[in-house]
This record gives sequence, C-alpha cells and structure tokens, in this order.
Amino acid sequence: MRVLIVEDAADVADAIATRLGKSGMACDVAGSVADAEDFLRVQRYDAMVLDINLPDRHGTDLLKDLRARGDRTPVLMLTALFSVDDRVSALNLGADDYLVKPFDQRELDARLRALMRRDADQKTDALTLGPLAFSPATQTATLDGAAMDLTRREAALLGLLLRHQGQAISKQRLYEGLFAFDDADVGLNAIELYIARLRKRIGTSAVKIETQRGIGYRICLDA
Amino acid sequence: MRVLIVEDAADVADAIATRLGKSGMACDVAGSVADAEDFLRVQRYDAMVLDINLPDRHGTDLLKDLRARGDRTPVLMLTALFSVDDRVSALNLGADDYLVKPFDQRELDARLRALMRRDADQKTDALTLGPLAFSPATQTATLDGAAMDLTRREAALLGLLLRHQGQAISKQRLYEGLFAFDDADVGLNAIELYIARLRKRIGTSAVKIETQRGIGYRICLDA
DNA sequence: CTAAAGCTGTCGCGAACCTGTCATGGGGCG
DNA sequence: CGCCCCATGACAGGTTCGCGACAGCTTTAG
Repeated sequence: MRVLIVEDAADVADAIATRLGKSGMACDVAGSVADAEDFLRVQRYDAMVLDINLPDRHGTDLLKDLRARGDRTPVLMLTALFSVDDRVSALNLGADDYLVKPFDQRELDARLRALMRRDADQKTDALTLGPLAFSPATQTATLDGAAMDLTRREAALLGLLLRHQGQAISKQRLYEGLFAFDDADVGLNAIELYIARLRKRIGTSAVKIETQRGIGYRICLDA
Repeated sequence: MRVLIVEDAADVADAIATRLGKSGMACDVAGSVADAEDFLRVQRYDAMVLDINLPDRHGTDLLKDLRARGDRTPVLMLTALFSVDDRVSALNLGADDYLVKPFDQRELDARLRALMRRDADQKTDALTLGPLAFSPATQTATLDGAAMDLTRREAALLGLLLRHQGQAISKQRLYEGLFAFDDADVGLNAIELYIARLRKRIGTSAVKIETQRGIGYRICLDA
C-alpha cells in the first residue's frame, strides 16, 4: 500500500505521513505539483492525498492531467475551501473523496483506507461467463469472440453483474455502483433502462440477465 | 430502506427527502428532537440524517440518547460548524459520518448509502443446512448448488427459519419478522401461506419444514 | 464554430408478477 | 365426533418491471 502525499505545508505533510506510516502504508511526500509528477513518473501508487493549494499549480490541475491520461488511482482531496461548488467540481474532476481542513488524522486514515478497499474490489481481472468476457481494466467486453461496444454505463453495469455472477444484486447496489458521487441526480429506474439496453446487446446468446422481482438482477447462463 | 431526516429547515428537509426518495429510500421528516423521538418510538430506521441545530434541543443530545439505549442505527450528522473539535466530538458520540453545510445532495446520498451498506455487510454470514445455503446479504438461496429463485417474502421467511434451524419458531415470531412495520394489517395465516410456498420450492430434497402444532415451525434435515 | 451523432436519463403505460384474503378441505387431539 | 389448527388452490389488487418515445447534454465531425 503505497501512498503519495502532495502537500506543501511540511508539518501537515509530516503528520499525515507518520500517521499513515503507523497504520502500515508507505508514504512519499511531494511539496509541489512538479515534485509530484516526478514521483509519479517512477512509481505507481495505490492512492493519493492531494492538497488543492500548492506553490506552483493547483492540485486540481494535477488531478485533471492524471485522469486525462487514464490514471484511475484513488485520490482524496484536501481543501481549506468548503463551498458546494468547490467540492462538487473536485468530485467531477475525478476525485474520489475530499476532506476539509483542518481535519482529524484518524478520519483521513479511515477514508483513505475505504478508498483503497473500494479500488481493490474493482481490480479483478478478466471476468468471464460462458461466451462472454469482460475486462475491467479497459472496460471492454467480447461476446462469442466479437467485441460488443458498450457505452460507459453499460460497461460498468455489466462489470458489476459479472462480479457477482450467479447471485442476484439488488437494484440499490447497482445504483450505487453506477452513480457514485460524480453523477447527477438520477432516478432509480435508470437501472431498469440499462438492464434493458444490456439485454438488447446480449441478444440471443447463452448468457442472460434474470430479474428477481423485489430483489434484484442476476446474470447467468441460459437454462 | 427507511431513513429518518431530522432537520428544522423545511426546504432543506424537503430537498433531501425528494432526492433520497428518487434513489429508492422511504423518508420521514422530523422538525425537532421531540418529533424525531415520536417517530423513533413507532418505527425502525435503517439510517438517520441528523442536523445539529434544532429548535428544541441539540441534535447531539438525541444521538447521545440513542446510543445510550443501545441503538446502533447509522447516523449521519449535518452541521454548519467545521472545527476539528466539533467533528471529532460528533464522531465520538457515535455518529458514523458527518457533512458540513452547505452540501451537495448527491454526496449526502452517496455517504448515506455507504453507511447503510457497511451496516448490512455485518450480517453477512451465509446460513446453511445440508444442501441448502442462504445469503442474507443478497437474500438469495441455493439448493443443491442451483439457485432457487425466491420472492422477497419467501427469502425473508427462509432466512428466519434458518437462523433458528433445529428449533421451532412460533408463528407470531415469524409474523413479526416478516411484516415488521412496513405492513400494517396482514392476516396471521399469511405465514401459513408462505410456509406452503416455501415447501413447494424446496420440493423433495434432504431439507424439510416441519409443523409443530400450536407451537410453530421448524426447518431441519429430512429424517 | 456549427452541426450531427450518440450517450443519458425521464416519463408513462401496459404487462408480468408478487401478495395477501378467502374459502375449502385435511388431520391431530380431546 | 367435533373442534381447532393447518394446508393449499384460486383470485383481486397492488407493486415492480420492461421498454418505446423523447429531450438535454457531450462528443465528434465538418
């Protein structure tokens, strides 16, 4: 578990580093965006703690770059601001969580841990079910060898279903997986919609998505 | 998923209620601590959103009482304050998370959902009896390896029976478990009905549900 | 910069299915 | 034999889903 801390106030950075170190994470500290980029060039991290106000550039810039080049490392933003807009924009840029300064060390610890756990859950490789294969890394799927091109949401949904193949997942759970943080005000029945769309894509093949009324959905091989 | 919102500003409360309603949670709104207590007397909630500043008493008082009497319902605090002390003290009193006002609806939604999930994950140990396995988390069951698709009520009933496998449970007890609060006037013999339906699903296998006249029902391996 | 294409999510109606009541029949137990 | 409790089939109502049609937004192309 390696964490990159990007924070210019040395005392704060130190405090974080020792705290996280104590609970078993390896920390590197960068005092500026430029610094951070150097670290990132040579090392992969399991998570980042990112301050917004940095001497050279905005922390959000770094985040933006990261996401632009497809890096999905979990990022927890640190900010002295607390307006809704600031927070939302941070989340929209791809932050996974944020904390308003000043904050409690324990809390940062807990939140960071939650992020890494969530990330780890996602990282299973190549899910398959009969003629269907899905790669979480690239969010692409093939059916009977042919690539099926899914939209972002469809892919996410398929991933969730496949991760629990055989057992049913509640609509609630699917909703959480699809519309966490970064997405707008969405109705629950959007799930039904995407289920319908996925079914259409799957068409008539050995795989099928079953409905379990009042309980959820389940993907499995056709009986 | 039933949520109690304790917040005196009607507009805020409304906004929260509609948002959460959209994503499938049933909300009750209380405008004061006294109100909230009334609700709590008659209804069990899966989570609470609790403002700190309320007309009659402090939200933290309510929280303290709740915990004092052993209620572990997940609570998300709402606060206009943001000093470390305030937050830490809220968490120490037994809040599970907090959000600083003003906040974004989506975020509250996500956080609340995370809380409820954490809560649900705790009771996740699969119940088994011979060839029968039941997962409380997903409310699904398998018999001889094959998924048996149960309706919501059937699943709930099976869960109750399995939790007391070997011993008999009274019809009363089952009734309370199945129709906790959400459904007011249901006949007692609805239980008999669902027992019958479950038996049909189980069919002829090593498991069976025995009737104990005047006492209740018992699930066990076939003699 | 504008236009077109595509992805997203909402609405709403009809259909499928779950639920609980009723009523009828079966069995234990006194 | 009669009472009471339980079993189970059939039915009405209500809820949950499915999906076609549409509108807003984003991305791509021109």
